[in-house]
Amino acid sequence: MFETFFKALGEPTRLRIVRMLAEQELCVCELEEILQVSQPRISQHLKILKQAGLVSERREGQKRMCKFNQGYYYDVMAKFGQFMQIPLNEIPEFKEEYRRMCDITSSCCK
Amino acid sequence: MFETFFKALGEPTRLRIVRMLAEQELCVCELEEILQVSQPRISQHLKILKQAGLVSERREGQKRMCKFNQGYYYDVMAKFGQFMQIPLNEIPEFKEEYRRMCDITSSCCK
DNA sequence: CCGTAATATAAACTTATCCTTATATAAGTA
DNA sequence: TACTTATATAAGGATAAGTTTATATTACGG
Repeated sequence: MFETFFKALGEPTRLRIVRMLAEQELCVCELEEILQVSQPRISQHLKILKQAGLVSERREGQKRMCKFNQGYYYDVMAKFGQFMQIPLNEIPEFKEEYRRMCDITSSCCK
Repeated sequence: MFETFFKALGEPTRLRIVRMLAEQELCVCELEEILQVSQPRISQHLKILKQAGLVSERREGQKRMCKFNQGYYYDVMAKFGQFMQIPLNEIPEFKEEYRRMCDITSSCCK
């Protein structure tokens, strides 16, 4: 989840798209015009941003109005803050890593 | 800057390294052991994390103790929050995009 | 229904990323 | 000085990501 999220943000064109959409709703052809980027390129990056949950869209005639999901963005950022702050042993996915960390002194670089 | 930062976090192994280092300082061979990942792989990912400013290291004999740069991390996160919140026309890098956005109604999908 | 505007998708190419294997460096230790 | 431990780096290959060009879809306007 964090991976997809950060990967989506870790690309300059997508970051620009997101920042534009944070300003206001825009359709693909507007993004194309504003960012001076080809239409398929915009579409493909939007797909990734949608999969990451950062952007959603709404049909308006032939256009698709794209919107920055601010709520979701805040949510993930907050969750990541938590993830980085809480003690390791409270993160289920790090159970094994925690265990190995605890008996590390015996096995490596003594 | 944000790009490098997020790109560094958008990879599972690096995210695990960062999370481990957020818990405590560790050397390469400890990370290797804890994460069950080969030594060169750890080294290479650490290089990227260092370039992103997320990790720094200190020599201790033959070991290099790696440390999570919490301060820098908070800093970038805060700056990114700002970047996403402030009006577009206050971001110098988006000067052109702002201008194009303003006269968009005339040029595209009328 | 035909044409056009807005967008999506597919194929092909290029480049970047990640991983492995092998080797190099650098600091302790015998 | 030779050996070992800890780490870095380089080269190779495999896969993924980003871009372009071309084509498909979908909705509206005549």
